[in-house]
Amino acid sequence: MPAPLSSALSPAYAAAPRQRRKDARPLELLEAALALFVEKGYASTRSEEVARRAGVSKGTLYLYYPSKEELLKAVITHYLSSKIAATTEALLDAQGSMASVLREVLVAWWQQVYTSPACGTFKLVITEVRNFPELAAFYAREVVEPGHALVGMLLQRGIDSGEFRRVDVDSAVHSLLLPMVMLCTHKHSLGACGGPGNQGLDAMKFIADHVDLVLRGLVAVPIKSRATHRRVP
Amino acid sequence: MPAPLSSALSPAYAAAPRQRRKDARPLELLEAALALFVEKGYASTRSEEVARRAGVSKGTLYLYYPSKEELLKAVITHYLSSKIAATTEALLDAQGSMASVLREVLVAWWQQVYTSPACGTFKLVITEVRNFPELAAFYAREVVEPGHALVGMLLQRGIDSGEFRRVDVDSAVHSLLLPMVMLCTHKHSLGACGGPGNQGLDAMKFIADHVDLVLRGLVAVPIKSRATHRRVP
DNA sequence: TAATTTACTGACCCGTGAGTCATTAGTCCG
DNA sequence: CGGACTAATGACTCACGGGTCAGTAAATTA
Repeated sequence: MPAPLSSALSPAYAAAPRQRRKDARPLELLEAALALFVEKGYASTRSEEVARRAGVSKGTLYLYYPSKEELLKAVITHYLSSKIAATTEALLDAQGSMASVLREVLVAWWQQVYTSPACGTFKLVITEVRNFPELAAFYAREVVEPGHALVGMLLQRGIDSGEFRRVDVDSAVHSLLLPMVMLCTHKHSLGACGGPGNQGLDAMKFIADHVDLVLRGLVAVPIKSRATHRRVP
Repeated sequence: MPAPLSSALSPAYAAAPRQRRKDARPLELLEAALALFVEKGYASTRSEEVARRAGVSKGTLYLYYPSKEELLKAVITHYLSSKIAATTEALLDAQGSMASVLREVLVAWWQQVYTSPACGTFKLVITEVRNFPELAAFYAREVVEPGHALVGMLLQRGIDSGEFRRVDVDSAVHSLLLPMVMLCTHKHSLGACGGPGNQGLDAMKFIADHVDLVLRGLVAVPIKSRATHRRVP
């Protein structure tokens, strides 16, 4: 396998032209498309740009994806599916109180998502979902509902055991998750516009702080003095 | 390909053609442009569509705004300015503990924003800010920084007085506000795609629940039983 | 090396939409 | 009523970009 002289700089595989790499193309095109769709939006991105960034010509792009719209769908399903797969198994080995499970799992999962390319799919889905209704069904079924149900279930367990106050579970789930989604979205909108006050926040720290803050609002007894668990009838 | 649903229904000033209404046009064009830009995105919206929705022809649109880009800027500055003006005075008459001030002001302000047309500007700014860098500066200076500073100041006061724990103020501000912004964004993306589980949440209730939850996480001493649920099953 | 296959290219086609402008018609006097 | 003024129109232009395909060259086989 001939090592492609990686220009290694962020985008553009560039360098060697007319290389034949049939199996690497699809993924490279998806990467290029994700980056550009997230940055400029689907409609403002020229298919030629996607091709150039992936190091091929426009004709090659249409060799692998039949249309720009199919390319968009492929981008979203690819990057979401990879995250979905990784999510379910993240929950298998968690043990302990609901607060500690939630803290461990949510912080680790979101910190990982935030730093991955898939992070951009949130902005992409938000901006394009109304123009491509099939996306709405897919995203709701594969991402929103499973994620909401999972966190909701953990919260409900904590409530049933008396660890958490009897809050509205749906509201609490949103209180936990919406800032995370917003953070990922922000990373690719205002946060990407070099300027003062735009990207001043440390995302990793915020994720940890936020989960902690909300959990403190949820527990029935202030965390400091939680040596013994008081059961609620 | 997305079939435009009856354009004659909700919007469309329609009716009398060729009426001369020089002073009503600019605002009506802004309203039409906001609705369409938020729904379909700036690039996917045809300037002719904006004109039709405002009940005029394309030529008339260009009589009042020199270009599509200027129209976008006018939309954003108009709808944000109106909210900015209303914001500062909302704080003048608030009194009491920081928790109660924050609860009153944040809940009232966000509930009002959520139900107003200006709500859509969040999605619009998020999606377009990278394509129009001047927007970034304007939005950061006029919206993000004042809002953040305001809430941050109130939190800091609460910390100094001992009412709140010594949390990281920046993180806490984001914990309070990011879900609100996300909620407004959601209203115009997934929330607008008729489907199960997409718009199941009651926004008014969530805003109140969320502020309450975060404030409970902030206070140094747990809040005594406050009947938060005024829900009738 | 020559013949064959096929990944890849980029000039080209053509529908679309931003922006223009000569024309039309409301409105306001005199 | 008639003339002047100007808000409003929509047919038109033209640059742009999605999608195509005849041709090119890298690999592969003989």
